[in-house]
Amino acid sequence: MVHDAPMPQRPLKPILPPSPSGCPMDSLLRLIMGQWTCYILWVLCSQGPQRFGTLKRNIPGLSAKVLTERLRLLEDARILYREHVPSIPPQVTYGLTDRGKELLTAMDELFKIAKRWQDEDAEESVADYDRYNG
Amino acid sequence: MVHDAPMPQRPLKPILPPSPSGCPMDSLLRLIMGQWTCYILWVLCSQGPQRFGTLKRNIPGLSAKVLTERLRLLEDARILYREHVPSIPPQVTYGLTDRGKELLTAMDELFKIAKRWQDEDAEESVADYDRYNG
DNA sequence: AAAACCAGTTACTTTGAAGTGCCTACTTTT
DNA sequence: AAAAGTAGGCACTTCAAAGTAACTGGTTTT
Repeated sequence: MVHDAPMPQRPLKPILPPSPSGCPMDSLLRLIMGQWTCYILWVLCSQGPQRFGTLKRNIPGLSAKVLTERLRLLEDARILYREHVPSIPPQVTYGLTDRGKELLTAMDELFKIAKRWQDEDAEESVADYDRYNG
Repeated sequence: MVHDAPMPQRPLKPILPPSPSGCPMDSLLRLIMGQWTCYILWVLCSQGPQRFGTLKRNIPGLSAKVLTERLRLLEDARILYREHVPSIPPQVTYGLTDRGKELLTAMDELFKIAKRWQDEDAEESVADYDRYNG
């Protein structure tokens, strides 16, 4: 077993539960597809592990309810770890596991593509504008 | 202009419309996130360009309504092209553009990861079972 | 004394996406 | 004569996901 995260303090659900279609890609997409999910991963990747409240403040508009849901799902999938110190007040830190880092690496390729397309489309819009306005 | 697809026969909407957050990744994810979308792309990638009816038959459970929606979105994003021959009966063929092929290449990395994780998790389940049953 | 912080949970409401069924207009097949 | 195929369009319903608000309990701050 690879120790890239502290031992979980709650029983984790089955990992990447198989989708109706049985396709592993489908399972993964169902997971990262959820609203806010990619943003959460992005913040944890670029700003490092952080506590619940910090994470919530870093993502304006995200409610505690949805944040909790997402964190649970990602923890179940072993993409995030959860480190809970039962002090008063309690202290809970979330961070990317090795899997999480690997996932972000693969998603970075998608990000590069998305950015390049956006730039290309912006140029095309300018060309359209110039063509229209002589 | 790169000619990897026939001229569109209907006005296309703005390409990858900017998301509320303005993040290009968010725009791309909103697009490929929709149910069935990845499956449609996968079928067009592995089986080549095909007509509406064929595509629908190749994806059991997918309704014409949703298929049409997806195809329109993907066409707007220049990921698919649409070739319409106004014969009787009409003949409409869909296929991946260069962008579509590029996207599928990047998504293949995600697919490999998803598959490997699923295999790893299956092994872990077996290990759990053996540990429990001695 | 009251408010804020911590990490959530619970109940209720809203809304947007997906599903379902029926329609087109013309041709070919049975 | 009737059914099926072609590529969808349109209206209606349903349901799960997201949003909203209130609450926890002990501690620190104002």
